[in-house]
Amino acid sequence: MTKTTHAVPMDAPSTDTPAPIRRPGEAVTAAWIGLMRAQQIAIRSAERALRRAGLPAYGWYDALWELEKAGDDGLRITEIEQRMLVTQSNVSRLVDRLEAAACIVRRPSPTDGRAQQIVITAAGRAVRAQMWPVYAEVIQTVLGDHVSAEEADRIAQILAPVIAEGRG
Amino acid sequence: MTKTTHAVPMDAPSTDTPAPIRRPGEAVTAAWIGLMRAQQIAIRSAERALRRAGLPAYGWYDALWELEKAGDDGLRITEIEQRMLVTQSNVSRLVDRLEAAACIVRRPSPTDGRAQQIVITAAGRAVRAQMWPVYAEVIQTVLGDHVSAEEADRIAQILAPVIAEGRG
DNA sequence: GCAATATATATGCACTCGCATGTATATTGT
DNA sequence: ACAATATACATGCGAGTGCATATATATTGC
Repeated sequence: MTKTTHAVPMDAPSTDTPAPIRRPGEAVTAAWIGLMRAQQIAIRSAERALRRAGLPAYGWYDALWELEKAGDDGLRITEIEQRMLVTQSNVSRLVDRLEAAACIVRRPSPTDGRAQQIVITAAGRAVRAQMWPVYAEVIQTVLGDHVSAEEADRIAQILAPVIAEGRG
Repeated sequence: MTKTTHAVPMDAPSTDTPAPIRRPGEAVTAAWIGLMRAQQIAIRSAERALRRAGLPAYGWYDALWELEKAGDDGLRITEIEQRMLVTQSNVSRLVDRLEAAACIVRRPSPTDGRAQQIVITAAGRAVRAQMWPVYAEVIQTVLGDHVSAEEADRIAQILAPVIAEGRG
């Protein structure tokens, strides 16, 4: 699983290979487009459903869920950033909004003067719980109604290494 | 944890069932998360690569490619909207930018006074051609290096009905 | 033929995003 | 101990986004 994808051997007798062009095959391109389109449909549906229900945006759910899983010490901004795949500045501002809504509290880290613990509150848990049915309905309608459990498994499996690498 | 203790039989005498709760299974939820994460990694990689190369954003590629495929009569704003899955107002403004960069021209529709034909220019084709290698490299690095051709096919196949439905 | 309605596109607004950068604290090298 | 550098987080700014709405043209019902 270690990569180093050297399609072209370094010691090839090539005189001067003009930059190895890495071109995806048709299948990969089709999968890419599918990924883009499907996710676009998915996230737009979710955002619209949440908005219509008078609930916060998708990012709130994502963050609150990570914080809920994280336990009593919460997470640092950078940890949220890694888990959500959002830029640091956006996590910073999302946390601002969550704090303004009393969904989280900021505590200074006892071990690192630069860092802080972001901890979910009861109100935060309540908001997430309120969002879930709306969110779940969208997941089922957009994705669940059109793929079998086996297909869903397959997607998750195939995409796992893509995501694992993307984090590195 | 996963059991609903009060399962309501689907075929119960339909008095007035209080909105069936549609909850996605674990596999579907995992696939959803995979979709979200993978696409996030993908699009961010693409945007960053294009920006670093001094090239326009991903949306430009998408639009220019649709217009290139469309031929001499171009596309209407609404047609681009459907193909790209972007809101009408954003297509309108994207077309503004493409026009400012001389990548497209707007022609009044000969058959519909409200509509216009958006037609790609030679400059627009050149920009798309210039973007492709950068874009292709990202597709290959992010997706192609981590999935086989069969897996890529599978993803495209599985997602096709999701997308088809999403458009409807 | 005209009012009512639908469709194609544009725009004001508020909001979020990514990037670049600023500030504070921690770590490392000498 | 102290300068240099790295890390954690915040913020100003320009740009893009969705939504609601405005404007112009088409279509439909009477």
